[in-house]
Amino acid sequence: MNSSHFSISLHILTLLDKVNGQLLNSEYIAGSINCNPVLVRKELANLHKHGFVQSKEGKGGGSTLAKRPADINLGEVYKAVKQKGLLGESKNEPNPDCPVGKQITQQLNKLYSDAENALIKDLSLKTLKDFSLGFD
Amino acid sequence: MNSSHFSISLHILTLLDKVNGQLLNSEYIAGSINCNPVLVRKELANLHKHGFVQSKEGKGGGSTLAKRPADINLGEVYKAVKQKGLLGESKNEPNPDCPVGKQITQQLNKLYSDAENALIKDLSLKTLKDFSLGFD
DNA sequence: TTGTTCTGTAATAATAAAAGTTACAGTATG
DNA sequence: CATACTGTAACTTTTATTATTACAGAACAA
Repeated sequence: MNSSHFSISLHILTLLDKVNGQLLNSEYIAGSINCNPVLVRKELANLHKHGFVQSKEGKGGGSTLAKRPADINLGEVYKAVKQKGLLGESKNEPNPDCPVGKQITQQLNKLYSDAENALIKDLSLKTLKDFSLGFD
Repeated sequence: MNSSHFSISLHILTLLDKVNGQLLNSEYIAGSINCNPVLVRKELANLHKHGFVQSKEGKGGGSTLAKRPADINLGEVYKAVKQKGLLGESKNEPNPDCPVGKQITQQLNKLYSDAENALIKDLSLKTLKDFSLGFD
């Protein structure tokens, strides 16, 4: 993941929470986010794959939450949405002839994975319901 | 910050630790990282600004640590290196006419800042010395 | 059963961000 | 004064992200 995926997913989930089971279509959602509907549909496809939303195709179709907001944990959402590591994960290949270069990638990955777990643990303390209640 | 800044900075700091006070020039460092020397110099400029390294200009010049490795905390390095928020911080402007769009940026920033603090707290448990000792 | 309005997905184009490159003034050294 | 660095800026190339277009297939409603 990077920047926007998590933001967009949370925006979508919040909207779906707020309308209480009503189906929202991708164009409406995109209007709230101010982005392209296809981007929303891709994000919805991922949320669907991970069981957070349900979609209905065809006329009058749209998406709705597949779980109760109190059962949607933000740490889980993060993990579902994440595509690459938060830190690092570059295609850079350090010099294998240098003792530091040879091991740095592995060492950094370990460090990053610990740090990211701390972040996920923090996110896991909150549910969509909590997040959504923060809005007026 | 994003992806590489932290990785490059840590790579630099680790190299400087390993050579024990010896001056390393940007070309040598770039050779270990396998990137452009100018990129290294930019990263060094930032590390210098935050007091982690010292540089010497001119012939025979280069950089060295400005503190003992045990006094360089990875959480501090992270904060020094970070340029943008870890999550979010996009230029996207949600629809202000939508109740969710109107407040989402603020709500997300709050969430992200909490999560990032958890990550920093985790990184702060480690020093450059600890990190460096992880190498053979 | 046909027109309409959606989803889902792929292919492509436009835009933005990151990294690399070149260039050069200024500084230390011998 | 020649050499080898740093520090920085300007510019180019590459890569990643976002937007756009397009269309098959699903659901619905007349």
